[in-house]
Amino acid sequence: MPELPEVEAVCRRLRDEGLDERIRGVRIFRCATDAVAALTPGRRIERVERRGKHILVHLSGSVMLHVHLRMSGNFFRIPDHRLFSTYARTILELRGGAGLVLEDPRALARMHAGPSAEIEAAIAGVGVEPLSRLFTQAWLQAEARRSRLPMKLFLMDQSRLAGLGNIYTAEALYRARIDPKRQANVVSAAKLGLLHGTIVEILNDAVQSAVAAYSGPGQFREAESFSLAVYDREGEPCTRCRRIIRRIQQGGRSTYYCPGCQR
DNA sequence: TCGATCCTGTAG
DNA sequence: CTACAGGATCGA
Repeated sequence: MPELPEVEAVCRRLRDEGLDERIRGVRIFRCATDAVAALTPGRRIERVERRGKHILVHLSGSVMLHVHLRMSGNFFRIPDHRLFSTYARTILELRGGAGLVLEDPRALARMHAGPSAEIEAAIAGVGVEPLSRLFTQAWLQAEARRSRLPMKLFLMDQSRLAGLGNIYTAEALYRARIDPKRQANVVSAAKLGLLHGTIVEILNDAVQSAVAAYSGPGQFREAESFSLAVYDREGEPCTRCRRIIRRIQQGGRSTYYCPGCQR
């Protein structure tokens, strides 16, 4: 599921469906620390915040629930906490028999709880929000100037810019016509300026799409989902230049790009 | 900075 | 069967 847009969708839904709810009980099967069971029961959900791909649920009494969905996690409300699916890993019981469930087939997701200060400290290293005012062309250019990482890895480093993952990084570099293998410090300021715009544009579009898709079977329209131009298109012709999309490995992950127009 | 690791599911 | 999966961390 989740890069920034999908995590944002989860947070918005949580705000709609979980705010002011009190956590009555906790059932941990996997993925959560004992602290969740020890600290969260009896507390009320006061605020839901996203930092990059991290979900912070502010609870009463200065305690926070910290959730990371990793590769395949999801976190949402269910009407009956006794009717959980196979992949339910941890359940927070709410009033009226409802529940919040952390679902994850791969069980890579993580949930932890602690005093707010402790949780804050734990995620202090998370970088700049790409949809905030801190993320400017000048900032991106300055950061790039002092990094020799290939652009793909440069953008995916969560301690610098927080929230881009494998898919949207590929899409942003494609739109900005930047070779993912190119070292950050040798990419032109002009290209970086363009990249800045494409990142913001792609994330905004993807948030819209994720929110629409995630609000379930829409009563009105089927949300048109974000369409991917390069990701998972190895062997297909580029729609811009007809060259064949390639897949390479970077940092142990697949990178998709067009060797024709990304340089 | 690479590779292995955490896990399970699915596609080929 | 193998390869790979929208993530992150750890040790070599």
